[in-house]
Amino acid sequence: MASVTLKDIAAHLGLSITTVSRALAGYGDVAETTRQRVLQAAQEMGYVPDATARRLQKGRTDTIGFVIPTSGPRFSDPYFSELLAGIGNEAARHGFDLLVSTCAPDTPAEETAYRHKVEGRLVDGLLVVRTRVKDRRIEYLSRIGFPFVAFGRSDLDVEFPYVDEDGFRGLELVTQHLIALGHQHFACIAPPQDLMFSQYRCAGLEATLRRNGLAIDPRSYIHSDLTQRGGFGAMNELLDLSPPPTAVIACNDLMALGAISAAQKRGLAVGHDVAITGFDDIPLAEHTHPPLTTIHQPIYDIGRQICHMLIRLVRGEKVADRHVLLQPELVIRESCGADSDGRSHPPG
Amino acid sequence: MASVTLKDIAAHLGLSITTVSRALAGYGDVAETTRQRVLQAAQEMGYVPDATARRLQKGRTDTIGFVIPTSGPRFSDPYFSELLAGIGNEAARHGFDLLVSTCAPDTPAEETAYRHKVEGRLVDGLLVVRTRVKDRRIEYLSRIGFPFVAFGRSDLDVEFPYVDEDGFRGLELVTQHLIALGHQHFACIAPPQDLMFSQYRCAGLEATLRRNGLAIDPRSYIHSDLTQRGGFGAMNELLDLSPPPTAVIACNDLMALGAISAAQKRGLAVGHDVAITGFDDIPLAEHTHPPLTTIHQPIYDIGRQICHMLIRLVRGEKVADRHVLLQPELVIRESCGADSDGRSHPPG
DNA sequence: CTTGACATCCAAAACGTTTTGGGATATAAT
DNA sequence: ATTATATCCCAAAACGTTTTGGATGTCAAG
Repeated sequence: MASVTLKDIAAHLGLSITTVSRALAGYGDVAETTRQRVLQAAQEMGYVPDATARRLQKGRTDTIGFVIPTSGPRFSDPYFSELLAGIGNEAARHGFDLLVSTCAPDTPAEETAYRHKVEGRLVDGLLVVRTRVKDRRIEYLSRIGFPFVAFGRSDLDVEFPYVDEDGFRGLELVTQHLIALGHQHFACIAPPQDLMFSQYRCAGLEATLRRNGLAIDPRSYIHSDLTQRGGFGAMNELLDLSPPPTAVIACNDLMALGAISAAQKRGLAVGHDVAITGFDDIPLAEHTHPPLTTIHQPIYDIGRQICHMLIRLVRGEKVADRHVLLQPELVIRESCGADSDGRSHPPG
Repeated sequence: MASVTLKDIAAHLGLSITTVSRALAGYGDVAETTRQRVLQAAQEMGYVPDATARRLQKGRTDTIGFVIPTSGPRFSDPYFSELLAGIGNEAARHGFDLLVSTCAPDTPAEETAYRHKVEGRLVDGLLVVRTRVKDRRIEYLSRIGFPFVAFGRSDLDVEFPYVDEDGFRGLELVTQHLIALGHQHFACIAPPQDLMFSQYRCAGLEATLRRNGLAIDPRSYIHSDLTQRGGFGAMNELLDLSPPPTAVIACNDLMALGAISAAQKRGLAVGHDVAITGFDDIPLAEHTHPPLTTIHQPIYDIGRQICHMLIRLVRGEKVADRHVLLQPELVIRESCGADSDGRSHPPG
């Protein structure tokens, strides 16, 4: 239980702590023979440096922080597990540790989580995901000059490194596709308005409709909460409208799945009676019935990328591309009414 | 950027570091007036103790570690995000930090992740989830006497604290239910055999069939990988059999969803032509079409519970219940062929 | 025999905290 | 006037590492 320290090795070898330390660190000012002796002793005695002591001395933690915005106790989003996998693997690859918190977004608890990590000097940098309008996390971190990288852009007038997907373009693609399939009555199941990506996606939808001389009925524009349950509820509202929309654009896959479920519960054939699309392309999207037409978002890679950017940032390395905007890719499956081979089933 | 230390406060107030430290810690041997002065100065100067220094001195990290087994790069499991939320919230509630890694199970990388946390003295205790047959993590941790709590039991001859759901009983429930609905031809989409819960669930299934004079065709017993894709593939194999099974018991929800998808792709009406059940009751299960009959597992609470147990353990507090076995609850929806109100649609 | 130059080593400070073991002063009891 | 007793404070050690700034010894060149 009691761990082996440099002192133990030094005593055992009749050397000073300094020499042992420098031998292990590979400095040139220690004789090759002693270096070998030290290495062997360290090996045999099972020496592993104490991370805490090293941190205190070096003034850095080799740790990055990640606060996951979890809405509600029954929080469950395949999106975040994939993002976390990307972040975690990339961090490990660079010898960094990952300190994680889970908090409801925009709450005192969340602010506490950030301040705790920053002020307690627990991490060298932070990852901020799912950026919000007037995001207080970004305001805070950039005000105090703490290193961070965001997944998502901001409306604040501050410069910071980020990765984001071009949500505007994404909704252009999906909307244009549905228009090409002959739809005229659109509905949108939108994310909470305080999320930045909500802005972009909604703008992309509206711009595309406008460009085609179409408009969306305000009653067909429902802001929901990104969950399947939310999508389910929103879809029910939409189907109560008369006439109901023929094309429902959900701004993430989970809500799209909920919407599909609601439509089917009413006996509608999704892809036939009504078109439904998502956004994210979570692994589930491929295996729903019908498979979901959506915008692919390389979540795992985004996780890796923001993590790598942050690590370069805290290491003081040059970050070539501080603003990465990923180009979206439309994945046409069947929920929109076109088979994968492109044949269309326009609305009744 | 340069943080305020005890030394700064001491200098500013003309006191010793000791007194400042003890004033803040609330010791009785510092005068009330000076205590107030110290408190105020600390407040004004924005003092926050350095966690690293404190850790070094105190010899504990107030951090627990959690290595998430992520299979494959495109890892995505709603189950783990919910578990993580439970763990994270509970840890925060007790003032503990959470150090997370992501690793493919049973790999050198995973072993490294565990050793790194233990030997680098980065955490006070570890959470082990998804226990395996002859689990090397459990063997390692109990051999060196490192505090940990597991989600899942073990076949090793060691005693350790755990929480687990009674998977045997769970599969008894679901199997009995399907038998009651009149099914005779069963299939099982089982988890990888090296997972402990696989053992229990499969045993529950087999015991129940045997008790009812039924048996499962070995060809209808497919071990898959817990993913939707895996369930999809397995279901296709099953449907190629002649005669195909009328009841397919998937050992987790994700595989059940894949199975449903495969059945529907062949034009089968799930709940009518074939019954499919899951295990876990992830939030998605409620909103599939048809809604999934499954065994409820309170993942979020399990996360909280193992986290709380571990914290009591590392604090040296008495852990009342070192072995918690949760009783499963059958959630009857429609994928098994009975409506939620219990009326049955036996197989054609 | 000196003088550098080089190779090898180490004592001590530093990182910021907590804890130990008193020291100093004032008040109360003898 | 001494001794006990609180009360308040602090210097120094400790946690385990890295780094600074020499110290020591050897050897070749002058």
